[in-house]
Amino acid sequence: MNASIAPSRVAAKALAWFDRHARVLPWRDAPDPYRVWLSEILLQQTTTTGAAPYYAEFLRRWPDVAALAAAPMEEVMSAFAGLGYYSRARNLHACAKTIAAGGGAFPADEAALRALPGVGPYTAAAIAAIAFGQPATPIDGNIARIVSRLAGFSAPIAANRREIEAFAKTLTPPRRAGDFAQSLMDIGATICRPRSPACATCPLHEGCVAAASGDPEAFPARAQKKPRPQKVGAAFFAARPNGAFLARRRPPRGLLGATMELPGGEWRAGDLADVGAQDAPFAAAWTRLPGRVEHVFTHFTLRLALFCAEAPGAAPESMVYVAPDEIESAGFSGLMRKAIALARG
DNA sequence: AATGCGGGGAG
DNA sequence: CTCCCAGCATT
Repeated sequence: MNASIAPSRVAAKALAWFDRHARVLPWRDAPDPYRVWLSEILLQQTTTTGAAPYYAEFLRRWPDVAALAAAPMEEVMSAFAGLGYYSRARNLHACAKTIAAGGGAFPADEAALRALPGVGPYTAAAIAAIAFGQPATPIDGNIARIVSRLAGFSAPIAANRREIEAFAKTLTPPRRAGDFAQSLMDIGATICRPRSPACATCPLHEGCVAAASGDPEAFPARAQKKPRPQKVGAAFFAARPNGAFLARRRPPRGLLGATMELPGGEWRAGDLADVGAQDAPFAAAWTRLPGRVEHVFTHFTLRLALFCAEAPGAAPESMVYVAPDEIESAGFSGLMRKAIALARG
């Protein structure tokens, strides 16, 4: 631990800054545990601007945890569609049912929160601190980066998890721990950014090892990146003359779990030119569209060939018809929305 | 400790 | 193009 840093001064400075410069965010209007929990789930690996409209829509449709617990899973998936990391949606619903079954009140204890589906170390600490005023220490990407820079940890964050947590706990004030955590997240988002940090305007500049080094951006080092393989696949757009087309729900786990999709075969390595209609859901006069869909996932890039044909009058087993005005609410992923848009011209 | 898991915005 | 976002679950 670096003795040149005074932990108690960090919290005081950060809170004073927060009182003047806090970001205005929709989930900060009330310390309701349901709202705090909902916002934290939506914000996992998601920007504030990306999560905000989803938060508003969730709150409009399900004002409290009992309402969310009573909703069908399909509606929760629809409300989540487009945001990504869809295991959050299933866990959100499961957690709501757990809370509602237990009387509707969220536990205030960090360990009990941690046991809820979709609630990990960060989210449990965040809810405990923000919603219940406990002196917990949530550590998100922003806070890990700020702590690394304050203490001068140059290794990648993953290599210093223990040290970062220990240091962050020494900074956490006994009161206003929730505001303190949010102050660090705001500072991390607007000042202590991953690239080109604005140290001159940072309230924590004094005593920061990274700022004193002259190259704060080097703290912490980036993790080693991995190559992103290419995969190819086919999607089949079988439409009726009225515009309705066949779709199905993906398995509840794994990639795009429980979202809706156009039928198609397994995605595999290879060339898109070799992708044919052999995976078609039924025999038809399939026409291959000239365009293609490109989509970047975390671990691979997908190129999708699209085939169109006239659909039968009745939907085959395990498929449903989706009307054009139902596309937005049906629960399609971002990838499938792109494919559908291309197929519809 | 490593890996799988979306989508979008910024540089 | 790369990086990274108010991480979690699984192995």
